[in-house]
Amino acid sequence: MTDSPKKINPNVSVDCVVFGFDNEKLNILLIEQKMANKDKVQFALPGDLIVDAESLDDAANRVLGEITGISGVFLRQFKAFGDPNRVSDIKDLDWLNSYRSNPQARVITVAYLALVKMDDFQPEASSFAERVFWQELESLPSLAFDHNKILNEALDRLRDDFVNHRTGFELLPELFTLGHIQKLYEIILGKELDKRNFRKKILKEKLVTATNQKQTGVLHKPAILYKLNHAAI
Amino acid sequence: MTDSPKKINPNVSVDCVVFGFDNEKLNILLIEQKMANKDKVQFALPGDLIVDAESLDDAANRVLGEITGISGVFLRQFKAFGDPNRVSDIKDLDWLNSYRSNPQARVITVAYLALVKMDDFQPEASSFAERVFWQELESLPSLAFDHNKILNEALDRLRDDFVNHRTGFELLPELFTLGHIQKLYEIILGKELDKRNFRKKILKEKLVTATNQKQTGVLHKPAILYKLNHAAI
DNA sequence: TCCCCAAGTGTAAAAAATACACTAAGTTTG
DNA sequence: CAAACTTAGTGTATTTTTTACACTTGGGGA
Repeated sequence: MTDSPKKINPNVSVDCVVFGFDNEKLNILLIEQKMANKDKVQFALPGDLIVDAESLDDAANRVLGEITGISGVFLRQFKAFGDPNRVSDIKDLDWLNSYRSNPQARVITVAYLALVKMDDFQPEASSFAERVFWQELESLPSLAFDHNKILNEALDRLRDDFVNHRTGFELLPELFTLGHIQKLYEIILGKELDKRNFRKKILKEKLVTATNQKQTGVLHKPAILYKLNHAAI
Repeated sequence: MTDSPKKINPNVSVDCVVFGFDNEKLNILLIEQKMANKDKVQFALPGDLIVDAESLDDAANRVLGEITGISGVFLRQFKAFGDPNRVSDIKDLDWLNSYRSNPQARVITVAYLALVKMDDFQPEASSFAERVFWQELESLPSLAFDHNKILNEALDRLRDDFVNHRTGFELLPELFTLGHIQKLYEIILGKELDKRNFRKKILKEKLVTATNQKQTGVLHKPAILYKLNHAAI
């Protein structure tokens, strides 16, 4: 047992799949950590065991904050993973060693999903993470445990939500152009969209309103800036 | 501790929301069980703690079988529930008593969803269930723990799947009429559908094929019987 | 033979999705 | 200051999908 102030639940963890958008590419928040008994390192999703007296949602937010310094993100639960041959998902080495006494044990993990603007969050490694960093989704390394699987399921879910226009605007700055939204959709969905058709659809949904301001500092025709219609959400 | 042959994981349970279709109404599989320290009874979803060395999916199938005698059902995970003020979801009284020593503890439950033909499954109470029965969804009693909440989320998910035609046909007999499918959809979605439009849509999806057989024994014009197009699924 | 009952069928209108190409308004460069 | 560059912004025609709607058909039962 550790000297953690709270009673740790040794059977349940949360893992956070945090997608970051930088107006160009889709990135994923990873941690680098030392492997048990070796000085090799591995990459993983940020995640850890939950403690009693916190909800799963709270646990996800706490763990993400503790490991990566990122807080205030809207994390949504999307699936629990619990295969018995799941490699134990415990990252704290003390825990891991004490836990070895029961090789049968495995950890059920509840996976959470978020999508954030990368600029808003500067990850800072702490806890058992040696390093926390944004990794381009296109050049993803092999991850520890079953984290590649978890990530793929998260991506499926994210795309499904985008198709149904259930998410996405929270990634935009306060004022944004229709081109920004379109780029966001194109990157998440991984395909190009027709500009005119896209605009028709977005405007019909009335989730955004034009302001009377224009873009400045761009080397082309400045676009009209829009804002979110919070009432409509 | 009990003398259970397997090592029980005291922190994680599965709960099964089994919807039953009887060609008329939507029912839900419930258990009646004695409450701790009282001789009052309560109603609940079938569910129990998982044991090590089984996957979550396996646990759901095992637990459902042990408590209700129902097996061979396609159970799909839909969400984990884990509020700390969730009333502990342990139904075995021995366990519950030993567990009382740690009032902080709560059980995370992973909820599963299934939809079956009621006729195919005759529930038989065993384990800690006093009684297992099908209850019409329209006249649902108050359930133990947070099971009403779990059930409502399951129903939302079920409807969502039906709207996207991702499920449903498994409830039909080997040969069925288009009217049967329509009734199924109407009951799940809770609203009437236009017969001609419904047929157009179902037939266009090519998930069913007409046979050259007709209904018999009905007191009206016999309908053409269709069969599932397994290749297309 | 008549009645009852669900089966079965088509069409028109509206709405949504798709394909497609030019002009506009700024900035930079020469 | 003119030309070049870059993304913004716009409309229409076509196809596909969705919706609304009412009568005839073929069995069984009385």
